[in-house]
Formats: sequence, structure tokens, C-alpha cells
Amino acid sequence: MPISTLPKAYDFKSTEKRIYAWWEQNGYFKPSNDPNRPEFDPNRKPFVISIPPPNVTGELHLGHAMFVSMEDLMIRYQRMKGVPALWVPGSDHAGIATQLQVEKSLANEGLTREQLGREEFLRRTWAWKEKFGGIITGQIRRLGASCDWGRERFTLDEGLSRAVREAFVRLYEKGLIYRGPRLINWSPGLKTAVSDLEVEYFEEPGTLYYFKYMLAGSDKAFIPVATTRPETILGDTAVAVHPEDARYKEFVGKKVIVPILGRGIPVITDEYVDREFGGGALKITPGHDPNDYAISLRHALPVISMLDEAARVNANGGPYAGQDRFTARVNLWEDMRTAGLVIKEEPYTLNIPRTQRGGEIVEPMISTQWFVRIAPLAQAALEAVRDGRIRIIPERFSKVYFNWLENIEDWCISRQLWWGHRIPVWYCQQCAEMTAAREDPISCSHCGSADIVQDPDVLDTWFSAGLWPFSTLGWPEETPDYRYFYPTSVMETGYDILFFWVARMIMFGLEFTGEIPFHTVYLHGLIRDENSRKMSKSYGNVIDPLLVMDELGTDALRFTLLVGSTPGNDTNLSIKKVEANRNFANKAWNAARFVIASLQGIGDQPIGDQRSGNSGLPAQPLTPNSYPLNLTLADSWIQARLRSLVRDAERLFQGYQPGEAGRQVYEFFWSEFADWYIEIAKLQLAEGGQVGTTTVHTLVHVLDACLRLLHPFTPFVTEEIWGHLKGAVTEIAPGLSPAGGWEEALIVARWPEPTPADAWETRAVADFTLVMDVVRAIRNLRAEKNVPPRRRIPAVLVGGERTPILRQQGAAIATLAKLEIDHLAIIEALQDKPEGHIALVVGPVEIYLPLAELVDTAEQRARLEKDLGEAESQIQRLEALLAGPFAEKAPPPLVEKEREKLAGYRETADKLRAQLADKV
RNA sequence: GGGCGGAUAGCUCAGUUGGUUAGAGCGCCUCUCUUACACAGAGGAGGUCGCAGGUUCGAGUCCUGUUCCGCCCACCA
Repeated sequence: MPISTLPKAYDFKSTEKRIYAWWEQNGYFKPSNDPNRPEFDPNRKPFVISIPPPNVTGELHLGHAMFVSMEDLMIRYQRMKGVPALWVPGSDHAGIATQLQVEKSLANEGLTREQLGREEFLRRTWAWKEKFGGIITGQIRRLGASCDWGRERFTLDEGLSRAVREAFVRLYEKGLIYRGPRLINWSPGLKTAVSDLEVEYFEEPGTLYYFKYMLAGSDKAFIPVATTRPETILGDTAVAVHPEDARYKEFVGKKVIVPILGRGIPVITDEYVDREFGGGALKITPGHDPNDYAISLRHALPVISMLDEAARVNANGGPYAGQDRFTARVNLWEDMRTAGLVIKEEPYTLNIPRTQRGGEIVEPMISTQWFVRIAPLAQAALEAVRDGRIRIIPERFSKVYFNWLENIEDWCISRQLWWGHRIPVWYCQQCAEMTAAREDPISCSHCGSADIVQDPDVLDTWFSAGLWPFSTLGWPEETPDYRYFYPTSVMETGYDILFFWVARMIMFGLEFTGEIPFHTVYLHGLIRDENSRKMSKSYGNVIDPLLVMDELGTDALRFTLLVGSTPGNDTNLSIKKVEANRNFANKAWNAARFVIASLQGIGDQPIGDQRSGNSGLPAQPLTPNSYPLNLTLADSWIQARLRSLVRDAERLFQGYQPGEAGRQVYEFFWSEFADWYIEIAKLQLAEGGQVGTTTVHTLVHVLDACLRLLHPFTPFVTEEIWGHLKGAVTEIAPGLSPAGGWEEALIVARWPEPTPADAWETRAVADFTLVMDVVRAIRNLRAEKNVPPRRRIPAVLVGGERTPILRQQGAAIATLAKLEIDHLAIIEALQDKPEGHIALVVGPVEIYLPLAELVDTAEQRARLEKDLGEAESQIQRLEALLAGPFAEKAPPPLVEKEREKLAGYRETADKLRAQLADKV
């Protein structure tokens, strides 16, 4: 047999690069990759995914690898089904993250953004984006992402910026955007407001400080108050006690004195106060605490801001003005101690709010910001999921989604940054009115004055991200893309940005386009290390997907991420798993080498009728229905298993369980096709003739189908193998081509069509399972008896009714079980039990192995008795089962199945008993 | 405080209309360099599916309670 055209080893590195470039060049990533179809075919419903845009200056991590793999899988599956599949790529300007990076690089030059000025800073940031913006998309390509790069977008590009303005102005005009002073989360390091979502809480050790709020005009009477942040005393405007707290009844309505500052503030009552906590009295700092702010509104208390934008004490802090908030805390407390106002300090665990980006402690502050009045939008978004127009997978996240939207607060959208979409509002210096405009105005829309200035702030990055599914398709223009591809189909992303992004896209989609932006939300889990710890640089447990791809191949990484992870559940990634999947790619490669080599073997040897110029193989592919006429049992079996696999895969893909589908294909390919079928195929090929011919056909057919099924998981190795297979078949045996011919490339090849189950499938599987069981039993015994692997042994198989099947597969059994083919007797019945044989019973089949020297009567007997015991206990179990209510209540086919099992066990038990009787 | 997830073989995890002998990979033990593949092949050990109840002819799978681990939301100073 000539050597395969495939190189002995699969070189994934060069292959991946070459194949990706080839796909892209040929336009396969475009939704209209079929030249016979119009670009916007109204008769076909497209499948569309908008990529979760990575940060433009980001670098690939496993989170990216996860979503790219999953989305690419979905897109490839749909594409192979003949659906116009569009995956829109792009990146996000990521306001804070990018600005921080640029500022960091400026700091290395000893510069600040203030020194540069806004214009120059933005110029530099764009330059930075040009320089590093391509890195992430290059890395996404390496993962095999079949995005339509011709439609790539960036949140700050012209079209998307127009969309942002349109959205802002529409909301403004509808009264859904307002500006005003509110208590917001302030990041003193970044010097910007951040939204509630951008604050994370950490439990940290701290101190609870107890002190005296002295009653005005008294040097004895005081209310004991506890606080974790003494510096905020400087901003207190009241002390609150519970209305029913007898201890402080007489203080209510009177004034107490703010320590050091000497201001008098009222003692009020509020249900909010917990009598059990601290001294049962609460100091009220409306300017720097959300709860206190709420109380101040109820009681019309004044609000004092006592910190500046860098969180230093301002003029309201008297002697502490200019001090950092933590310095002031220490100093004030010491001064209070000196003044005799300190009661005690005790250790206390604090819940510290920190900014997601900078990590410094967030300061609640009163600040004038822009907000989206979110309730009406949230209502619509809630309904879309409630009434099923949008389905969230896994479903349990619907509850999380509902809970968040039902309790949502107005969204603070302004950021005191420079990198982002500038708020399209101008303030008139003359009449003090403001104008929100789609186009930059040159004069005030109210008084006509040209003396107008634009709001200096930019919008939250998530504002533009919320428009992503439609802004990337051209909205607000009614472009052909927008008309044809919107609404999109699936939003696939991590559950960690359900609120940040998914909910906002739904709200904005419904508000601006009047439609749901996608019908399905598929949430994947987070990738953790093998000990289920979060991957982080400080732990040093970060796995770099690029290194993994270098080492083990992209396909291996993709397969690992896609298979064995469940939607919504975190996945622990271990390199061991990736290695195992690298081995799988290798397995596929080698199996393909065998198939192609066998094809060449056929080409060399005159098999059958050569007159048509090819190898005389049937012009039409054999249908599996021809079993058992044209196909051997092994052929029929593998075809039956394949058909069943295709059905399962289809069901699983449709049910958004592609991981399980991948696992099943893996199992089938390795442990059925490679381990059993290929081994038998070797024999059948040697036999030649019609059997050889159908064997090659089966090999080609099954391999081809597996490559198609695997392609969405492992696109590179399958495309490469498939190309070789196609080439070899076309050249050597064109008659073996799939019905309908070979497509141009696997990426655009047809997905295997599921077919209804036929009766012959069950029969083939049952029959071949018997063969496998016989082989296994003999192998097992050989191993147990330490029969040298090379040693072929004679055997007698007594098959009863199954004799024809065993005879047909005699050669296979002989080879796989290492039997002496010339001394393999397959007979229907045996007159006399042979002496000096080891006997085995496999269901209806008796096996005698004349290993006289290894026969140990006692051991033999023990084994037979053990087997009999097992069979009998099964018989007992099944008899009880079938005698009970099961027989009437369970579905008849199931009952029948159990009856058959029982019959099988009875047969086995009979044989075993006969064996035992004879052996005595 | 509210909600959610996990608990299945030594390890990491699959197991979705409940179907009766629970799977994989890795690791472990025994053998084999047999011309597709040692990134392999053959055989093997290993699990009363966290615990306690319940529903059902039948429960890893559904319900209730409970323990431990993790996450999300809320933020009692």
C-alpha cells in the first residue's frame, strides 16, 4: 500500500495560518459566500451575532478565547446549514481602561494629560489606538474567528458616534435624560463619576469608632455615636435616633454639637436607625453616604460636601481643610480624644467600595451629572424576557435579570474623562439654557448667542456598547445591512456582563429600534484555573491562550473550551485537557492518513470493473439501507452509529448544547470509528472485491461526515484533512464523492442531514455489539491468563442462532482477538463438550479456548460460578421488576426491552449451568 | 439580609423531555514499539451520584429540608 499523501505528522502551526488566510481570501466569512445567492436573499433568514467588542487596547485572555470559540462554533454550524451567517466584529474604545493606559505611558514621560491639554491628549490616544488596536483583532483571528472583517466596527468610529448622538438626543428630547446634582460614586483617583455597577465591595478589617455627640449647652449630656469613618463628622448635619428609643427621648428636637467644628445640628428620629447597633444613634452625613442622603431628603436636612474631587477635605472641614480624607480621619480623631469626646474603638470588618478599574476607595459625593431615567426602558426590557420574545440560556439567569431590572436606579452616564463620546450638549453663556444637538451647533438654540460651550464630559463606555447590535449595522440609517440583518440572532457572552451590557442592549434596542436586538442570550461561564480560582496576575495562575495555541494548537484549545463546559457554569481549564484534545486532533489526522492510504490502495489494485476509468466503485454512493445486501456487518454498524450520531448532534445543537454534541462526536470518532471500524476495515480491504470497495466507501463516508460534524469545534485540522480527502477521492475514485459532489471547502460544506431511524440500524448495532462482546471476552481472558499478545490461539465458537453473524465476522473476530484463523471453528451446536478447554459464555455464545496448560479447573469453576451468580441476580431483579407494577405502568417498548434482557440472562445462565455440570 | 450555582471515580468534569448495570479525560496497575496514530493500542482497578426525607412502577435527573464550598445582588452607621 503506498504511503499516504498526508505528511506523517500534523503541523498545526503553519496549517492554521495558511487555512485562515485561504478562508478569508475566498470570502467564506461573508454571509453571502454562496455565489449563486443574492447578497440579501429575502427568502433566507440570516443568522447574526454581534461580537462582544473587546477593548481596543486589550490583549487576548481566556475569556476572549471562550466567546470567540463559542460564537465561531454557532456561526460555522449555521453557515454549513446554508444559512447566511454574519458575525460582526469590532472593538470598544473602553473609556477608562484605555485612558488609564495612555496616562500611564504619559507618566513615564513625566507628563499628565492636563499638561498636554484635551486636544493633544486625544491625538495621542488615537495614535495609541492605531498602534495597539490591531493586536487584539489579530489574536481573535488566530482563534479561527470567521467574522466578516469587511464589516468591522469601532465604537468611536464615525457611524457609531452618530448613532450615539442620535440615541442621546432622542432620550433627551423624550425627557429620559436629565442633568442634576445627585449623590454619585466618585473615584478620587480617576477623578470621575462611576456607575453603581462599576463599584465592587470588599470585606476588609477596619475600626468602629465610638464618640460623644454633646448636647448643646451641656457639658455632661451626650449621645454616643458609632462610625467607621470619623472624618465624615465634618459633614454631619443631624444625629438620628429611633423614634421609640426611650434612651434618647429627651434629646429629640434638641441640638448637639459637631466635634471640633462646634456647629449645632438637630437630633431627629427615623425608623431606619437600628437601636441595637453601636449606641443606637446614627450620625447623618448626607453629602457622603447614600443612606444618610436618603434620610436627609425625608427630613429636609442641609447637605454638606466636605471633600473635593481628590477626596481632600475642603473649606467646610475647618482646620482640616486640605488634608487627605484618611489623614483627616486620624487628625480629627486625635483632636477629639484630646477634647475628651472619644469613647472607644473596636475592630470591625468593613465592606469597602472600590472602583472596578482603579481600585481606590469610592467616595459617595454630591455631583452634577447626567442620568438616564431608566424605569420606562427597564419595564420594556423586562417584558421582552417575560413574554419569551427573548430567551436567556441558561434560564435561571432570567431571574437575576428580572431582579436587577425591577430594582434598577437611574444610570449615571457622564464621565469626567476625555476618551469617549463627548456629551452632545452645549451651554449658552448668555441665556444659560442648554441645547442637545445631533450636529454641532454654532449658536444657542434659545437666544441665538454664539457664546456656547460644549459639556466637557464624555459618556459611559456602556452607553455606546448598548447600541452595538444595531449601530454596527448602520443604525440610525436604514441601511441594507440594518434591514436585512437586524434584529440579530444570538447574543453570546459571559454572565458577568449581563447587567453592564446585555440588559442595556435590550433596553436600548427596544427603545431605539422598537425591536428586540436578539432573540437568544447565551451566557457562558467564566474560565478559572484547575483549582477553580479566578485567574489573575497576582495569583500568577493566568493561562495565556496564545501560549496554549503555540504549544498545542488552536483546535485543541477551542475543543477544550467548547466541550465539557456547560452554559452559565464556570469552567476550570487545565492544560492536561488541552493536551488530550491535541491528541484528538492527532488521532483525526492519523485516521485520515489511513483512509486516504486505503483509497490509494484501491487505486493501485484492480478491484471490480475498471472500465469507467475510475476504480469501478459504484457511481452512486451506497445507501445504508442496502444492509445487509451490500455492506458487511461492520459497515452497517458504523453507518448506523453515524446516523444516530448525526441525529443526536442535531438535537443538541438545536437545544444550545453544542458541547455535548462535540463530546459525542469525539467518542464516536475515537472509540467506534478508529478503535473498531478501522481495525476491521483493514481486514475487509485485504479481502478486496466488493467488500474492499464498500469498505473504502464507508471509510470515506464516515470520515467525511465526522469532519463536517467536527468542523465548528476544530476548524483548522478538519479543513486541512478534508481538503486532502477531497483531493484523493476526486483523483482516485470520484465515484466515492458525496452525493451532490464536493463543496469548495469544508467551511462552506453542507452539514450532515439527520435521517429518521430505520429498523436495520437497531439490528446492525445489536449484531455488531455481540461481535465486540465476543472479542472483548477473549481479550479479557487472554490478559487475565497472560497469554502473550503475539500468540495466536485456536478457538471454538458455538453460536446457535447467531452463528451466521459470527461466521460473517469470523475473520474480524480472529484478528481482533488474535485467534488462529485456521483453527477457528464457528459452529451452531456442540455434541460433546471439549476437554481441556477454557470456556466462556457471552450471552448466547459459548467460547472454548483450548489452552490446556492454562486450565485450572477450580479457578474455571469459580469464574463460571461468579458469572452465574451475576446472571442469576440480574434474573431475579428483572423477574421482580417485570412481575411488579412496572410491567403495566411503564411504556411497552421499555417493558419489552427488559423482557429481552431477562431472556438473554436466562440463556446465559442456562449455558453457564451446563458448563458447570459438564466440568465436574 | 435576598438570590443563584456547585457537591458524581484519586484529580478535573460531562450526564436537559425521570427509564432501571452512571461516563470521559488525566492519573494509577498489567501488557504491547502489531506498517493510521506510543500525542498510540489491549486489558484492569476505582463511584450506595453531599446528607435526610418525599413524589413515582422507576430518581444522579423532579419536590422539601439540611451541611459545606463558591458566586451575584443589597450595603447597619
